[in-house]
Amino acid sequence: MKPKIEDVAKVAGVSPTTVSRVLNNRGYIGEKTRKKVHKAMEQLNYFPNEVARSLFIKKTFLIGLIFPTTSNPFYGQLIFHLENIAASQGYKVLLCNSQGREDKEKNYLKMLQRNQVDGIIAGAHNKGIEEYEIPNLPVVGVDRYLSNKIPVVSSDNYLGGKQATQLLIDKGCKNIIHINGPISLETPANLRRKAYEDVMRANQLTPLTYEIDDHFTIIKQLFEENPQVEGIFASDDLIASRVMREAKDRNINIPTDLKVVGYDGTETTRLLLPELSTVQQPIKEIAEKAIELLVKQMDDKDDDIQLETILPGKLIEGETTGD
Amino acid sequence: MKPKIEDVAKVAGVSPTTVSRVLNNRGYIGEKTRKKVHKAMEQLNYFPNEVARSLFIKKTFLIGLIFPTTSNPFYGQLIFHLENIAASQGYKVLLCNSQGREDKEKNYLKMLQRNQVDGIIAGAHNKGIEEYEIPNLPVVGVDRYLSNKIPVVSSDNYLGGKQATQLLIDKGCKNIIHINGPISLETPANLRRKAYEDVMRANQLTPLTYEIDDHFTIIKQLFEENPQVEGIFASDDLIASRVMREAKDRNINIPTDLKVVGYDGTETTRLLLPELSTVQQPIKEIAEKAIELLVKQMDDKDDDIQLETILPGKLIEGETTGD
DNA sequence: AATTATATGTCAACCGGTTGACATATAAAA
DNA sequence: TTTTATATGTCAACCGGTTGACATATAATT
Repeated sequence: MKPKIEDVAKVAGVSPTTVSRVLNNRGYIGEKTRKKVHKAMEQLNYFPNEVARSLFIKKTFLIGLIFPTTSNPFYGQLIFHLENIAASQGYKVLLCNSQGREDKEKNYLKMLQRNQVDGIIAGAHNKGIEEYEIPNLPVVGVDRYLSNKIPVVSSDNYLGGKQATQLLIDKGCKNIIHINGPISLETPANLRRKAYEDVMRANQLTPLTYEIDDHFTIIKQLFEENPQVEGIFASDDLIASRVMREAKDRNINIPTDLKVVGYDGTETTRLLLPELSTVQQPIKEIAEKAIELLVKQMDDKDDDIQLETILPGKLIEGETTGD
Repeated sequence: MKPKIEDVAKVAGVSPTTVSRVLNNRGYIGEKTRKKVHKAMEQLNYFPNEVARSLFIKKTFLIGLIFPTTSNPFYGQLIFHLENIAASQGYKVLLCNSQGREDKEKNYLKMLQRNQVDGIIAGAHNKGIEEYEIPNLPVVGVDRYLSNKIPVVSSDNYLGGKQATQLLIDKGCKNIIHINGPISLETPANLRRKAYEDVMRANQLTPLTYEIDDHFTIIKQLFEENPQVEGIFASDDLIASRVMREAKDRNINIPTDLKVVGYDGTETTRLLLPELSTVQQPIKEIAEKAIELLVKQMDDKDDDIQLETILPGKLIEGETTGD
């Protein structure tokens, strides 16, 4: 019922080989013939079957994206750019939301291999680190170290962490606390914490880091245990937002009594919380670089592929750190 | 180089037909043979080629999702749920961000047909309305009327608009303005405006609606042209956020001088702007229903498919409408 | 006139997996 | 002993499209 090449050939009055020649613009083709074939395709509403074609050419033009969720502003924006750039280069994107679960991540990896994807870009939780080392399959990590053979792209987390901490110090804060995710995750974002600690020590100040859990209850605890806190550097904007909310609930004035800096600076955050000082990640550039590295590996040019790409973010000073 | 069934057969010491029988659990299979085959698959790191299989069984288990962007909180969350539910039922998701562009939307439709997807869920801008009426291809619309033959799922926009407007009236507002997107888009969200207008007239109040553009400049204009405005019902939370920001810049106190209600109530918005009163859409339920309707069509049971599904939202009263 | 280029057709193998029909051998049940 | 069930193998066609080799016919160039 669905038209195939044979059907197009019959309607156009040519051979199936000629239709294939027209489809692929290969060999000699007369203009009259070409027009007849295109007209027949339109008339039949014929679409070449990419499944059959992929089987033969051994290429699917599929890229698998494995990230925790599209529901988070950072990942949502990153995935948007990745899909957009991939599509503009003729690739199709298979979306895999791993929800930070190792079992789902592994299942997605298997699914992507069964579906013969041309490459994978991943920025999800990972424990069993070897799963990503698939022979002859290009992989790029975003904000995650997947293997010492897999290129990774991230923002300059150290510099960002440094800038955020330095801003709070420059604004007069001495009692500064950092909130980050679990350090057990192998992510370049851990450098934000490292930078915070280094800058604090360089200024003869005592670093103190809280590890966030899923329910932000640690924030209440932070305020209870440190009523004298003057500055908070949160390792992402959602955490920063909860900090601000908790502070408001406790009648702590921002920025007079407490200064806050976040991280990510996504479009959504900048729209919903424009007053937040933050380190804005170069999300579009990260996406561009990730696709570039992936395509480079696909083209079998992985001799000179740089393993780590660090792209600079931008410190945005908002009202939450004072004027 | 990549192992195929023949290779697995050789290592296991059986025939390729037996390997296929094991893969598909079809026909008689001895337990010892089954174990030998599985061991060989593991040893060779063999993954069945779903491309070859799809060609034969004429099913790809692919679902195409066409939405404007993953970068928007509502779409990001909706796409997250859609992918999650699809994956749990063995489907794979092809992500298509149309960015509200008709040309991209059409290209994605073609791409999805070429790639033999089993179905499409779309919630994007649409003009050329016939493109979605593809013979024998299940399609479901979310928040978009795609055709009078294609089922659509949405929240109860009318009730939500009614609740939002009524809340502002109940809080004492008489001068209430509504901000919505372009009415030329065929979307059930237009019912939010209809409800606003109906409720205003039912209360002997004069409705006034502003159509948002891409740059929110209309919001400045709204305040300039209506300095006496007391309540604003924005048809999504991002617009509401900008309204609040503009009010703050003009030293208009929320909620004392101006009450604001938004729409969507996504996780991200609730986290970044918890004080906002909003009508929360049942995003997860919308996703569940959309997948259910799509799978129903795939199973060729579209005799009794309901064409319109309206799911109730929930009015959340926050601080932006007073106590 | 001879040679080369253009245009289209025929044929068959291939891409990897599925599957039905039928064959053969062994084991279990009647 | 006969019949039925279990287990595995062989074979080939199919899914839709690609493509090279070669054939035939016509047109253009030398």
